[in-house]
Amino acid sequence: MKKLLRTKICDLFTDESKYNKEVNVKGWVRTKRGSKNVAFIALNDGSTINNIQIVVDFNIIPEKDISKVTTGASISVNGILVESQGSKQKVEINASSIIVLGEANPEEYPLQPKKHSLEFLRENAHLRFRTNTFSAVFRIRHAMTFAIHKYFNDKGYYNIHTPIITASDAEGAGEMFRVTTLDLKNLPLYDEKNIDFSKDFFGKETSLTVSGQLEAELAALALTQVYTFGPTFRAENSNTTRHLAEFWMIEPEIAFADINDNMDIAEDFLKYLIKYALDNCNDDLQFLSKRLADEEKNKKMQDRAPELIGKLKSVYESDFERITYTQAIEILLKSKPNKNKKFAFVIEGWGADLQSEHERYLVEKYFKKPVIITDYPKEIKAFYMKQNDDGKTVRAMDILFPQIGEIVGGSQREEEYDKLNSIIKEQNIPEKDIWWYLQTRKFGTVPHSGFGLGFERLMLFITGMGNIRDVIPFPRTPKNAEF
RNA sequence: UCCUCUUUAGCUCAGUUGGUUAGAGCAUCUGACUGUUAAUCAGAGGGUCCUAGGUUCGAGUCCUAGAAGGGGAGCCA
Repeated sequence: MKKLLRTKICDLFTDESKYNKEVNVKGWVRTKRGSKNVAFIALNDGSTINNIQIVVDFNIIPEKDISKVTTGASISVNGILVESQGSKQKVEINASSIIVLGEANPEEYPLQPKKHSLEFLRENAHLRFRTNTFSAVFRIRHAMTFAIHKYFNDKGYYNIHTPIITASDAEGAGEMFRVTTLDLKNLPLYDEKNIDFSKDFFGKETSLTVSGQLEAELAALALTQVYTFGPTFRAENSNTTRHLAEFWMIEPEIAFADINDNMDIAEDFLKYLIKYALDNCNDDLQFLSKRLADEEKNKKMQDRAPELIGKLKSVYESDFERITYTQAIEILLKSKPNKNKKFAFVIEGWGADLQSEHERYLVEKYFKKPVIITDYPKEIKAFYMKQNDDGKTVRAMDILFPQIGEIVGGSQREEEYDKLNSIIKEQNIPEKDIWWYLQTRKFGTVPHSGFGLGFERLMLFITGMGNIRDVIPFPRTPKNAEF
């Protein structure tokens, strides 16, 4: 076989200088169709959702030479890139030689040239990259990762790597995974019941992080604009389409910013990411949009998800509705489902926690666009949030998206030492865990704000996928750490 | 963790009131076909009916327990 530099399949469709020239492509066979004199191979290398069609003339390459070219096999092809005679593709390759790099026994290869259920592919996560749906999702995932760093870099933020192993559970964001090198079959005991963690690797009890926020605040109170983008771990026994035990979170933290600046930044950031996807992932979004529409056909009209690209555009073009918690309660109290007791949790009055059915009503029925809710009762929010002068509410903000629910949670942080200190005492947070955080309020404190964006929740929204396990390559959920 | 549904061929599913040899479509294999594109046509092979007990002359089907998975809820991002 003549040695040629490999051309990416995506370039075959766009680089006109390759037309009528000899090229080499390498990739994985999606399907092969044959008749007496000619065979067609659909080949994909992951560089684009589109396959290149390889035309095999049996007068040039005998049929028996491509008997091992089956679905899933990897091959290298030399041939002339020509205008296609078929109508479904612009160009194709007239093969002059084909080498099978890796066979895939069709009796054993799990992926068939047909539609598979997402559940089946989840159990075959090692191979699902090779499907149209998942290659599209993971190309978009990369694009979003890059866009996040680009957005912050262009705006002068610094990326901070906050620790993954932490000795503080002060954030209280959920159950934590223990990190230890102690022998679990022979634990050193402090007394009859308590384990002596001074014998452990770090000399104290440690866990995987549930949030980089507290550390990001320390950095923001010197570098002004910072963000984290890293793995986060929650040991909650959550079995939903929106929760993972291991997920990726983006947490910007901005000094000299109040709750309104915080909302402006979050809204601008989300819209930038949506626009980036629309501008840079068009082929993949088109595919996912079509896939979603096919899936939704079987559902009742009122249960159908909106068309993907139209939904992205409409959110990009809308101004997010900004209301306070108190206004949200007023709207819900007057709402039909609340009066008719259609809600599982009927809102009785101020102070109630908003359930997802309430959030969905506000976003999908009442405003029909993203909603930012601010100024929640302090009892239902975290200790570090800035207290309002009314003594009842804190400067929290949750951004609610259609279908997804809460995609962003954030707040202005309490920067006054005395107020923060007293709430820490109230909530019995140990001084030894939090002294360093408190000290930043003692020395050169400033108003500051930040928020957390769940990366996989953003991915759900952008791709229109229904289950968070399908937007991360290898999901970690209760009872599942396969691969 | 709670509620609910599901588990039958490689995949997606049907299987009547408990009854004799377990069904379809797709995939795979074989053959046919002058450029196909979810190719088409003809034929063939393919089963631990999730697991363990139980009821019964007889269980894919009924009962009990468990496991895995889906959807919803809570918790949250």
